[in-house]
Amino acid sequence: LLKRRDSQQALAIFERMKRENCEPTADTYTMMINLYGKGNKSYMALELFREMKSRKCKPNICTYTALVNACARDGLCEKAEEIFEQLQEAGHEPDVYAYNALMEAYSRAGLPYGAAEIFSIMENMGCEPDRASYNIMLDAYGRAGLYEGAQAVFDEMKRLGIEPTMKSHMLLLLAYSRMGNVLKCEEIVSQMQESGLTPDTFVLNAMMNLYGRLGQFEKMEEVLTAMENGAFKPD
RNA sequence: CAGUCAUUGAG
Repeated sequence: LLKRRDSQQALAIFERMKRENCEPTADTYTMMINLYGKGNKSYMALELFREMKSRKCKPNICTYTALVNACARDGLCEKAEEIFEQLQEAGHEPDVYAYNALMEAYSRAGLPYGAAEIFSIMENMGCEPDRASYNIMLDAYGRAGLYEGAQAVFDEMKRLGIEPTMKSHMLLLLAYSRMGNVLKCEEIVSQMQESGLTPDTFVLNAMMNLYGRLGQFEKMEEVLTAMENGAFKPD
């Protein structure tokens, strides 16, 4: 019933549930918080959380994670930490999702070292970082302009036998593009192809923006036509 | 697959 991916619908149903004195369940709240979080309405998410507690509805670990994430998107790093603590006080062992969400908060706040710290805490807790963890670290370094750090994370992934995902490549690409290092960017794109990944519109858009910023309009046209051709014919 | 990761977007 609530599996709608549609925020408008979800909201309407949610309101109706309350009107009809039907207590929303923890799962319902989690979904709603998640919804607000993704829609950059961290504020509403936090408010919902308060409402939830005042109704004596017990938040579970997913609820907290969703909330941390909501804060992360808004760069409310301190709020995120606060919630993370609440999570622990509630007797939950933070899992990889929770850590990742928290790292995301630091990353967005422009604190790559904070993120790195969490990364190592996570390892010390015997919690295996997953692909998302690495991607977030990549992003954290990339945003801060620490391309060396980003590159290190990327290499580390490969060393561990984790195939970098499309996102990983994108993030690394962006790290270099912020430095205006076009050559490196082009290199990465070809590396991607060698790994058997097809540059998608995400990548092409990123390249377009890069060239645009640098005023390399000829390159832009090349990319454009590549896009139009549906590109990458095997031969 | 209840919760975590990617590009751009003039207030």
